[in-house]
Amino acid sequence: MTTLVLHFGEMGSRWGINRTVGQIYAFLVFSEDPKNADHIGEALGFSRSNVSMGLKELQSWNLLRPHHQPGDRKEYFSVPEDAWEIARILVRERRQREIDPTLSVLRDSKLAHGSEPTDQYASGRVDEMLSLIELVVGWTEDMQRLSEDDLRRLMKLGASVNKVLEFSRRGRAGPSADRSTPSAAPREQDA
Amino acid sequence: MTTLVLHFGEMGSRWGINRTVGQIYAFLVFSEDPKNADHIGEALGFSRSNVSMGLKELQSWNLLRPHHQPGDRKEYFSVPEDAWEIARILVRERRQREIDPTLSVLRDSKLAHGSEPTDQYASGRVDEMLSLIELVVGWTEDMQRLSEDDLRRLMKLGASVNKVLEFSRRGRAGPSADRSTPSAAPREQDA
DNA sequence: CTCATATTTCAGCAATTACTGAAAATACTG
DNA sequence: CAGTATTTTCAGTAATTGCTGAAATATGAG
Repeated sequence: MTTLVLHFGEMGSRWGINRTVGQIYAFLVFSEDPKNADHIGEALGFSRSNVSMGLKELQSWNLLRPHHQPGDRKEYFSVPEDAWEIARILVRERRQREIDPTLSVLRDSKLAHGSEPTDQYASGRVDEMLSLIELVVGWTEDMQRLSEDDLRRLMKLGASVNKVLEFSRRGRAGPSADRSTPSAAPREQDA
Repeated sequence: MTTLVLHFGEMGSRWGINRTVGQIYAFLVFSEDPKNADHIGEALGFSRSNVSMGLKELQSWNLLRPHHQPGDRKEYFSVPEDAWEIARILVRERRQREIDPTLSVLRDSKLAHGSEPTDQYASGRVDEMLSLIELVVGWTEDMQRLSEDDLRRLMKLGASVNKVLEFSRRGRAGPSADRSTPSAAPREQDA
């Protein structure tokens, strides 16, 4: 398990979060019961203040569940019971931090036309990115609304969902209905 | 457009890549024709060597298309014509760098049982994460195989795809077929 | 093959980010 | 509300990461 914790520390630094924060979270994920800051600091060899900052960071991501044991004034933390819930939170939070600001900038840049001599090509690219990102964001929001079970089912189907949709697409205009798409045999099980 | 380039620089640093690299890429995305290292350095105010390192990084992500103009020995770069193609590459590369190593560690940690006194709880968590990640990875691989058009259609459907699937699910065992899922009216258009 | 032109590497410096211990603030208990 | 346990903040320092110019290496035209 030490290996796991160290690994998530390293991975953490490939994301926006730092090694410390990654390790703290991994430690909590693999711990059955809630831990307080001292537990964490001792287990991982960090100073008390470092743990405090790490926990603060994780709280700002909504990734922690705080607990208060009666008769003990320390604060204890655990993580959501369910990995799917954690994944959901990560998707939501990362979207807010990494996508939403970009959306604003792209939208603003459309409005700002009129100031600059409106570079034709660049503004086409902006439109293209904007519509791609909006589509993806809308889709993730839809997915966030599904139950864990439905989500799992959908993913298991994988590309073969597209096959099902061929059906629902009948009646849609035109000759392209059965086009080049290499559409999708159900993929072989891997687990 | 300067604003856009600067913004992608900032965003870059929220991803694994640094500000310089983000700016270089944005500059290329919004440039109609291929640029050489001098163009880039001059436009963004970076040293020649900094540009060289940035381009190297981007090449390691397979995000660039090199060009050789006849009679000019400089190397020119552009980006894939299509934003969907760029997105595809990003998904693939990020998976390789950020997910695959974690998969190995998780798998190894299952094998390593026998050494440590096999923490019951932690090993349950490992299994849970492993199956979630494998499911997601398999699904992205499936999606990578779809044509851009199919992908776009699928996303537009959003959660209402689930409704279609209710249909295909008929015949599946049991009483849970119509359960709690708040399934999905087609979401309102946002573009 | 030679020479001129491009690109890459790298050691040293700059800037940023992470971590610590001590002090301040907060919160709980009696 | 006094006293103590706990958490947070923060200035200073350590560590990491980013950037540069100069030197080394590579490439291509003639």
